[in-house]
Amino acid sequence: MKPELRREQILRAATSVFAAKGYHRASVSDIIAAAGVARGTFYLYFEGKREIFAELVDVLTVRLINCMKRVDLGPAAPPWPEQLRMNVLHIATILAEERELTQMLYNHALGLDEDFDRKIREFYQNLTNRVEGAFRLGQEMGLLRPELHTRLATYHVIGSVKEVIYHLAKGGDLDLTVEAMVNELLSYYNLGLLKSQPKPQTAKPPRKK
Amino acid sequence: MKPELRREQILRAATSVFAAKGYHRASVSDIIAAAGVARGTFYLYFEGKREIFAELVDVLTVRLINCMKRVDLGPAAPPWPEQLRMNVLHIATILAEERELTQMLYNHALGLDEDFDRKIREFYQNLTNRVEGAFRLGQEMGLLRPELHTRLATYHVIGSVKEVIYHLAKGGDLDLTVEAMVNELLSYYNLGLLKSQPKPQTAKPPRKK
Amino acid sequence: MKPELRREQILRAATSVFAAKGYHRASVSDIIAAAGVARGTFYLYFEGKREIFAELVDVLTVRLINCMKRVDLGPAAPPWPEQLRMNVLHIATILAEERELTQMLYNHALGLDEDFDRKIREFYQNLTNRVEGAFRLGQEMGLLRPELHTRLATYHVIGSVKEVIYHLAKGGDLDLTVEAMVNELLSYYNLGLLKSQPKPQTAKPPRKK
Amino acid sequence: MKPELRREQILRAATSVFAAKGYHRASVSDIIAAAGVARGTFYLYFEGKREIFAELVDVLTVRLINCMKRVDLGPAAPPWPEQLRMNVLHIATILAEERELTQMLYNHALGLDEDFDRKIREFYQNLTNRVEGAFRLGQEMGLLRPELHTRLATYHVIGSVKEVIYHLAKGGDLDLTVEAMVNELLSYYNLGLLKSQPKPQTAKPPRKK
DNA sequence: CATGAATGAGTGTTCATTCAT
DNA sequence: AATGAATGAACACTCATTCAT
Repeated sequence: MKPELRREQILRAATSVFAAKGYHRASVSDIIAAAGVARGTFYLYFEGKREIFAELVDVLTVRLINCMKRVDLGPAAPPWPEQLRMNVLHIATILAEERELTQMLYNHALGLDEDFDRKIREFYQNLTNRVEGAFRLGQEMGLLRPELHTRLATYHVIGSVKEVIYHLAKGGDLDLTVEAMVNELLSYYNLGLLKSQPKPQTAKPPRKK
Repeated sequence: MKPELRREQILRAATSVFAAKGYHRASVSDIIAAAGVARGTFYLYFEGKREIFAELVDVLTVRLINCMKRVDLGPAAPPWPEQLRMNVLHIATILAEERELTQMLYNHALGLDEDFDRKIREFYQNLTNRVEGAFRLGQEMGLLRPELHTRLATYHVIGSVKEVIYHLAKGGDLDLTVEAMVNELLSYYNLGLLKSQPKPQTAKPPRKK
Repeated sequence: MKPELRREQILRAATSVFAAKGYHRASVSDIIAAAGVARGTFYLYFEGKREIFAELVDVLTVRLINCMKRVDLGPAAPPWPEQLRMNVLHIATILAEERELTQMLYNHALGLDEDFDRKIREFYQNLTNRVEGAFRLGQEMGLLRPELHTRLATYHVIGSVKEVIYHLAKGGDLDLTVEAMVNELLSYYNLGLLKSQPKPQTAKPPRKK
Repeated sequence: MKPELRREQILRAATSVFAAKGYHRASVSDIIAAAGVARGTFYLYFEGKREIFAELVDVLTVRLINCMKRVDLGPAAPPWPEQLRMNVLHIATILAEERELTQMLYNHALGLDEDFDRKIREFYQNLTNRVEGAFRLGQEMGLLRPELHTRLATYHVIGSVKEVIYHLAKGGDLDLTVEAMVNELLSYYNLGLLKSQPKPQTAKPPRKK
């Protein structure tokens, strides 16, 4: 069999095993059983359990990082809020597509290895910095409340998206399309949850029109 | 040494070992080394590694559940938003006090045991139901936007609080008192992040009146 | 190395370790040292210490049960006493061949596990029932003394055979072939030990007179 | 409490624990729980688990050895067969009285310790020698068949008594008094099990013909 | 005399990884 | 490339024994 296919096959098997049992409870035996290959074959394509897990996480991470566009202030660029919305939408779309990888990440990404933990933290650091940067920009542009504690707001938004995505990936009780979900979520960020008292013109009433 | 003290000592050692290394990488050897007791002593006070971890989680869980008051609509009760704020404040205060336990929970609570995972999930289920109940109530009372997807809003708030608390517990980059943080966070839920355009009179400057 | 051979090798090592030290004092370390394999290898072939011991016992038990023929009364069958003799001879031959297994069984089979004890007891129950059945038959056929307490006589014979076989397996002080031993033993069952004096008709009064 | 009483109390507790669970599965914790004394107290009266077990075995052994009278050929002595019968009766009576100790001995006496095993073996050696001595004597006196293999006959009788006593001690399916049992058993040794037909002079050929 | 908290050597078992075929 | 038998360090846990109080 073609090497790349074999790799792919093992990778797929590993994904579902990790998603189902979590990193620690998953064993190499589980993975090779799921992939239908011999023990030795596994080590022919991957350095070990940690490494195949890391690769899966990396693949997802890279896809996420690539889809996040830096906010562009050029004259031809779409408006700032729309750029933010697109970013959230892209992230959510990817995570919703890769349900197994996402579950894997959420449930068991931490605690396997100091190196590994660091990598995860770096990803979040990166994410946090980008979002906070966008928020500072928004403040400067007069779009966001100036008294906002941008770091806190950043964690607020990241946590909110993480949790919602998690439940979406887990499947079950959220009967929404990804797009609808993102729109609704953004309305929370924009308007809050309170009943809209006669609210001004620009506030982006997400979908209703 | 008095049994309770010894228990306490081991419990404390376990807490920091679990917080530092996570459940799986922590070994009983680590815990007894940290506590400075012999192997057998550990098993004199606890049934095993899983059990001492469960006890730590339970202690925290019970404290959290106890501090969450059901929303009370009686005439003498404080207003609904204030009740919500107090709940969030209590939770945040406890978690901020128990930094190590909180880190432990955030980082490594899932994936050790099917029974155990279930317990954690039940805790969140419980929490989700309470919050969503409160939100439905808020909608009926005309305080929340009627088109709100209450389940999504629930995850939004829970995720947001979780993330913020996590960073608070981790220590580091949030230079706020717990109270200030809660107030600011609630302002996001209430008003959103956008700059308040000439906003109406009632927009709920949360409790102040 | 071929799996079956390795299995065989470990099984043999376990047999002599168990025979020499008994189940409880034998450790898995002893067995792997005797077999010259690594710890993990042992668990590759056997579920654990209890299981390998059970397998050894089972092998012997099955061989014994298979060699015991039900007494057959058909017209073409050999006479009843000859059938009994053959059964005892077969059992004794097997046990004498499997000296180590036999020692293992005699010395240390009880007390390891409730399940296990039950299995051993069931084997003896089975044996007891078969022998007693044969004795009842013998009584009906008028070959055995009618006043015989068949259950007691059964224990008498089983105990006698067990003890003799044990010493045969232990090696040492019985300078007889298995066949000679069985013949002599049967003469005890048949005629007793006393010098045949003109025998009285009613059996009972061994010492009186 | 009086030291001897305390000793007695622990000894009694140990007896029933050992009888119920066997030497290996019985723990010092079981014994002290049954005796209602503290851990340290146990070690005040006994050197350890092995030693208390050894003491119980010793007590029984001494009683047994004391009750076995050497066969006496003096003119005033009772006849040889009666002396044998009395010995068997005494042994059986003691073992039947001390049911728990007897069960303990039967089930788990071997395999704990090389020293210990040796002691048990010595007891049986002693017993074997005495019985064989009596049998040789019987042969010389013309009471026993001269062609008897005395060693084999000895094991035959010892095994038979052991097994029968074991079932008597275990309780359950032997509905006989000790005395009746001994009489019946001796009739087997004397006369065999066969229906007394006009017995031939030469004893041997049970199956031939 | 009595206590029971403390000990730690020893056990059975797991599983990621290696390597001869 | 592929196999799977073999490895052994690491682990959670037990329990007979000790000794300060």
